[in-house]
Amino acid sequence: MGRGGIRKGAGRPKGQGKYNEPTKPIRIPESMISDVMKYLSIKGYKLPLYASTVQAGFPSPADDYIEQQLDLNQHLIKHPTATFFVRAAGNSMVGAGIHSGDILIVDRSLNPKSGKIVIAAIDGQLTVKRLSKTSKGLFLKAENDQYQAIKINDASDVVIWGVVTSVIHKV
Amino acid sequence: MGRGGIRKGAGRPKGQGKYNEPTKPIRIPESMISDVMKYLSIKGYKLPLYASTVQAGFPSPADDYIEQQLDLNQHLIKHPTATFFVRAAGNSMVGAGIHSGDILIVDRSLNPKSGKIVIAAIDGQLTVKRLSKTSKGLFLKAENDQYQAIKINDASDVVIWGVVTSVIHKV
DNA sequence: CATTTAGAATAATGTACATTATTCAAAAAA
DNA sequence: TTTTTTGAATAATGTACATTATTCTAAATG
Repeated sequence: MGRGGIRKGAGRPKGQGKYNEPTKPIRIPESMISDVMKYLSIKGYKLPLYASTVQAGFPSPADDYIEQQLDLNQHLIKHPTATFFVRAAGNSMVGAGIHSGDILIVDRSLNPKSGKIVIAAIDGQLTVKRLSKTSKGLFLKAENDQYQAIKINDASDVVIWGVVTSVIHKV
Repeated sequence: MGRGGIRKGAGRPKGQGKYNEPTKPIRIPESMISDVMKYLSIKGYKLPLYASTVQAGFPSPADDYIEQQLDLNQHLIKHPTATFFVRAAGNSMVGAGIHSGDILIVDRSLNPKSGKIVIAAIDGQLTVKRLSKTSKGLFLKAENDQYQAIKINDASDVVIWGVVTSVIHKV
């Protein structure tokens, strides 16, 4: 027989699902399913950024000192469709913190203003230089005295590819 | 009346969906839906990495010169659950390409071997130094002559937080 | 009275199905 | 014959629903 009757408070308790919040089914292309699962499992690659100057003693990184949660892609790439990477070669820009082998993040949608570090194709050769506009004209300057500044004029075959926003240096 | 009858080849043609491949509904926590959508729209943040030394003239980045497709998170972070970021302060490690204000990527799961750059808490103060094991003992050395090496012994209150794998420098 | 048990209640989750979008071609109209 | 129309065919997509998981308590049991 039924042992029924109303019983308040029964039922599976809320908030014990995998994500501890409501979910919705979203269609994902099959080739991306595993990537998306991974992305979800680490909560969108949002990792803690700690403040550098910390006072107390530390057994382990404590949540109290988290400055913010950071996703490298979102933090470093503002215009995904206009961004690409280039590997730097040579030491002409060490003064700007760019070493040989570093990966440069380049945004093609940014305006190459004077003072910005840009990727330029000079006669078909890619280089990274600082753009400098003076009364004498527009120049591409290395951050290293051993290199000569290159003057840009209509005759010179120079194409600015984009503006360098960050440098990734492996140690 | 019906104008019916069998007609082969009719129907919406395959491969004109948003992703041009079959999809499956996957449950996504509501707070992550927009993130996942964005992630999908740019195909998982995989952006082109170009070779630095290019020969031909370039009207625009050409596919022929793509070295590989890169996702910064996947490229820089091998152990997401063990990785965190710290902002560097001071100039004791400029020799290693670490400038004040840079974001350091730190992997706690890597073994802090001699020669590696590590994040250490010395008496509760976070610092970045190179670990050096010599016949005289274990040291934390700055990459800058103005700073004194710190000897690690049992008495000293030093905790190694993790190994620095990469440096992100904004220009 | 103490213990066990069979639904009742509700959250979490995966997938079947209904809906929408699009193209094709037979039949109707011109 | 040429053009137009309308239902057939099929892909794409969103969501309702069925299923599963979990906890609670009234009733049954001893």
